[in-house]
Amino acid sequence: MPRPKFSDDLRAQKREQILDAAMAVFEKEGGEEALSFRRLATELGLSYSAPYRYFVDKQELVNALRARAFRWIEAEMRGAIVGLSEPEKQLESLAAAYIRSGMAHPHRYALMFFALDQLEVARRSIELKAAKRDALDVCTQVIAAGQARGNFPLDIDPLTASHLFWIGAHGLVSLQVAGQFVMGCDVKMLVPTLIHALRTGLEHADTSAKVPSKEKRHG
Amino acid sequence: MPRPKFSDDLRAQKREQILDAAMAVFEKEGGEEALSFRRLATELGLSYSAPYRYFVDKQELVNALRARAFRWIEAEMRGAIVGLSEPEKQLESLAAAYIRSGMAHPHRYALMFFALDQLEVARRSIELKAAKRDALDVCTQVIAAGQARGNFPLDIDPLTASHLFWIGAHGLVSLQVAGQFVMGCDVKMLVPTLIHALRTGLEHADTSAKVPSKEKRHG
DNA sequence: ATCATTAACATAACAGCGTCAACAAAAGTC
DNA sequence: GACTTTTGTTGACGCTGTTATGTTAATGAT
Repeated sequence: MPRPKFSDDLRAQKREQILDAAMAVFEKEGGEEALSFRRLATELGLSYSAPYRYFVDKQELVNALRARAFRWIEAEMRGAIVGLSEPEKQLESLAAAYIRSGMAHPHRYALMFFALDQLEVARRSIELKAAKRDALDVCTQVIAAGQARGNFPLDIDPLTASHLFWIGAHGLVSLQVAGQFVMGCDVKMLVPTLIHALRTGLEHADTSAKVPSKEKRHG
Repeated sequence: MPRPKFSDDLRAQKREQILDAAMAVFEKEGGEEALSFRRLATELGLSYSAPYRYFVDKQELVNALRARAFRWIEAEMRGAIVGLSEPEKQLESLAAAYIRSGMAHPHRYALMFFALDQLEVARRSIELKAAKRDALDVCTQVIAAGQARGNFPLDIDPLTASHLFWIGAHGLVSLQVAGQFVMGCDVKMLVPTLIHALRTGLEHADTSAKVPSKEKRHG
């Protein structure tokens, strides 16, 4: 069997290198022409078909990029809670960091969520799934710790509660990034109000269903 | 000037007809190949370039479809508040209807928001902007009426408050539609908890900024 | 050192896309 | 009927993702 040596390491290294370039291109021209496989290759000084040696698909490359973006926002959240001891403060700072980071890097944030046609393929990436869960865990752990210390009520499980925060933060960021806010809305007031509402909602968590159920829910 | 007559009416009529077919195709195969202009034309029995007589762009067609989707969800919300007199009930029913409708028609909902590369163009469509505002107004008016009756506090303006609800509902629906929820999360509990949290947050609206501002905010 | 094998890369080609220009037909006005 | 405008078809361009085929270089075995 000729030519095995360190090829696995070299391959992974080159993969990272391609991903670096891809992320750079994506952040610069971000989404306008949405990262062409061919352009990316030529930008790297390679032929247009070269990246196929490292990624079976364009989707696989995009998913790897997506996972990177999740790792990045996870790091942002982790950085926001260092030095804070109160769970309430941690939760607020974490949510604020998520929102701030997403707003500051709209293309990267959009990469994480906006992709109608690639969802089926994205669902199959375990690398992406792990990155997502790890990012959310930052919030989940803060809530669990807060419950253990008696700061938060126990009648909601931490994973569900962290989803609640994710919903709020994601809703705000994605609407803002997509430029959906209606003129006349006081956006500056939105962030603190939302965070306050979520924390208040968590602390007065009412887990008894109060929503009218005309239809069966989809889950 | 030969041939002016009712051509304007006929044009609009044909436009609607094309949009009908486009919406049908989009809902059926939804996004997988994301609505090809050529396919749509041939599906209509026309040549691949025919729709260019009625839409200057693919973007214009997609934006018209988007506006339709907003009109649809507006109707769903309006239908959810008829017969209810209490503003709190109206608000809950409205939010629940929004969430339920979005979940029941993921492709249509995705069409409303998920489109990274078309955002710039979407921003320029006044038809879409009007549809969006009208949809949000359902919520804004309920809140304003509730404030007038003394059910809701006055220290937040109705438009901002309705955005808060929109943020929560959109965050929930879009994450669910995109299949982003982490395994183990109790989705069924999420809807009533979120709605409760938002209403609680609105009623105890704390408009004084409590969020750490390491960076200047973007808006 | 030579040869075979295999990886990396380049090139060509295919089908599909959005878009526009050029052209045929039809339908209205005069 | 002649003229003009609208509607529709066809061909073409440049782009895309992807695959197949060919080329080059490096390695292991001999």
